[in-house]
Amino acid sequence: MGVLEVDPPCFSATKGTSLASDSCPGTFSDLFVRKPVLPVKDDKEGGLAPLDAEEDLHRFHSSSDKRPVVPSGRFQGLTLEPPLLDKLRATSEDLSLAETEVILGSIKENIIEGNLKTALEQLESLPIEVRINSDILSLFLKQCGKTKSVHVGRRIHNYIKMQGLQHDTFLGNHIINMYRHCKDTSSAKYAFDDIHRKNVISWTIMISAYAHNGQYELALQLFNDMQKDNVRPDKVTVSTIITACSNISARDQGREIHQMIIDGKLESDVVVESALVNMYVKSNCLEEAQKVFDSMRSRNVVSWTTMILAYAQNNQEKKALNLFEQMEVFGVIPNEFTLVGALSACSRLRSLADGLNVHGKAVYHGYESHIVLGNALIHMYSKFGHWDLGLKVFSKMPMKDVISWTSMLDAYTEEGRTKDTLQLFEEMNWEGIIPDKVTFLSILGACADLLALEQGKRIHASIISRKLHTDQMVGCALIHMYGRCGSVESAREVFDNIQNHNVHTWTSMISVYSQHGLSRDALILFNEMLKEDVKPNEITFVSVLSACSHGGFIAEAFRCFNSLKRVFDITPTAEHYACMVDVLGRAGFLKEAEELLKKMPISGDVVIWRSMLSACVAFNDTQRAKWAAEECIKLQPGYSAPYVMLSNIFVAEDQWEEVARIQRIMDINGVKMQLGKSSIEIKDKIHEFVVDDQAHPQIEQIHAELGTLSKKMEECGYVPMVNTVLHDVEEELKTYMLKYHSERLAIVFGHMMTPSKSTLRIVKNLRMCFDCHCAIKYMSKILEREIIVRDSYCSHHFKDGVCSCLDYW
DNA sequence: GTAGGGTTAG
Repeated sequence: MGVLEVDPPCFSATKGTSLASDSCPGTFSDLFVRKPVLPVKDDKEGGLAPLDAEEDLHRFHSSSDKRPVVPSGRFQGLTLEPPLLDKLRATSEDLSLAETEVILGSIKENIIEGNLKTALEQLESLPIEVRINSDILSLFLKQCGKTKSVHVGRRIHNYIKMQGLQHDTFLGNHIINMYRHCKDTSSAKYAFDDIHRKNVISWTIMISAYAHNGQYELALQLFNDMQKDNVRPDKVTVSTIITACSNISARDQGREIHQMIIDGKLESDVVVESALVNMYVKSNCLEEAQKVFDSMRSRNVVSWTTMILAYAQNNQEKKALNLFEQMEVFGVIPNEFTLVGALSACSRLRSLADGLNVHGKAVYHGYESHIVLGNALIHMYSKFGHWDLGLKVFSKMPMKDVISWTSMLDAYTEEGRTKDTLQLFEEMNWEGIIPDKVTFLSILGACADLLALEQGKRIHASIISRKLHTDQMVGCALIHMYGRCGSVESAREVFDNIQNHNVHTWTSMISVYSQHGLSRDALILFNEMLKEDVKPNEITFVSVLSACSHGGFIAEAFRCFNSLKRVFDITPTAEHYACMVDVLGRAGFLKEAEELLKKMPISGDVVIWRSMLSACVAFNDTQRAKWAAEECIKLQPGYSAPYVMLSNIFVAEDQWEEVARIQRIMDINGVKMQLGKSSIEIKDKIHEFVVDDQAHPQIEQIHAELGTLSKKMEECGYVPMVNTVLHDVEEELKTYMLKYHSERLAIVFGHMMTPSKSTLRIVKNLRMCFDCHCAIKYMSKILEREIIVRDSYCSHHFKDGVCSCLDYW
């Protein structure tokens, strides 16, 4: 029985060609048909089952048996079915040379066309004695790597072992490379160890396999072993190892390699030098990166791009854009990565003109449909507040990935179009795009803004199913969402389920307690955090001080405030000072608040004056209120709230001329009163109401219901506070105007549509008026419901006629 | 004969 050597066939078999005239159906002719001639069972049944257990893997790779290796019996899925291939399994003598050539031709054709499973069936059907040309095997392995078909690849590896060819350098290199592409470094290493005479390529592929799989330390180890083995790295090895250093910011090792290049011990070229530039960038050594870049004899588009991205991502956006221009002067054509880098610089620089220019270049160079570039464009336009331009890019993208969708979701959320965010998220699900961690952060933010608790809960379930609920960032987003939706208990449950807390998770939960007036809980948690030795940050203190102010813990507030710098080395910000003004103001110490305000090193910040104004309004200190309101207006002329508060004071004093004067100032400053809007989520749908809404399909019923309710309220003692209406009109009209405020419409609608006694959750875009605050207290009592209204200032929990804010409105 | 470098959201 001689071994049959076969060269690659010079012809290829066509579909259904029958070579032997006496061949019966179901023998040779079946092999030429490019579909599996044998039943290929799927993974579950064991046909191409993965070898996942390390033990199996070891057994598989350490076997030197020339017969088929059948680990755990899983390869038995491909049993040859008699009588179909009995002839093939017999001996090679039964096959004529011509017949074998035809089979090999067919195998090659199937490999090229991507019919890998069929090609594998054919290969394995050949008698073991048939020697296969290494060209076919290497091509086969290459295709497996390209298509990440590790199961087929493993069987070719097995086949090669059966042939005893696993020690061959050329085939061995191909095997490692196949495993490298399939991200199976353990198998790659077994194949690497099998090679008797490893060359520089064997070592380089193995190093690259580790580097591409995040096993950088192993890559570095192998690089050392290679040199000990007296194999001289070439420039490909060098660039690969430098990239490995970049990825772990291994500056010292990178620098050592750099020195070896300078000393002429290692090869270099433009690729190596670009990798060096990148290594210094990733190690935060921008100056050294620039030095290498400047010293380069020749630079290509990659070298330029690396440097542009370095500046774009390190707060030197102008330098990045200058370099971008310079590169074009040097005649280097930007590629899609360069343009992404330039766009990133424009986004951070907030320069729309530059952004439009880069966008134009992207179109000019034909990169418009590039997915990453599109994503960068959507992001950039959303940063400029041009969500519509982002949407245009998004709609035109021929291919979108999860990042494209997430960027568009963010663009909507950033613009306050949160209803669109939820709608788009639904579309995304319809398209079968799997959301990632960042998508969840974005969508939870939208649920939080919209008070969409039901949708938030569903997303929470989806997060749990993807095992992301213990992640700290996702955890914070969930805590925030539940907190904003008024579900403090759920927020706490999420917090308790996070195993490893950091300052952000602690702060999120403290902030939820604080926002809901649960000051004691906030302070207890803050103390627990300190006991756990977690250092609070600026935001933690804003929440803690705010809790102190809500709870009236003046001494505690001062103790915390004084510890800021002394104990925690945090310089108090305007937010902290505003909290302190609030602490004093809420307790009615207006004079002291004023003194503190005049004394503090930061006084020109509007947040501090807003706190002062709220306190003055709450305690009817009209003189101070006028003073604080005017300061607020001076500092932020475009913000409407202080004008309204000031007007309210004058309305109460019946000074209509003053009210008109303020209106004139508003006109001059171009301040528009925002239309009051409230929304409520009913069965996954967000219903939005504007003041005196006429558009809602059930508005008549709502009006009727509201009429009945208003009567009951008045019977219980509610008197509309007509002096909060900023219009000089008849009292009856004022009463009417108050009655149809959007939050009241939303509450009545919620009452009509939900089971009795369930909690109603309303979100309002502006600060609720004082009369509504009073009216909703009555509503909560009459309707026997807890009503949560989150306005632009805080969350109010109305229950049994009382509000959690204790009327510090 | 086989191998290598730059990438967006947060």
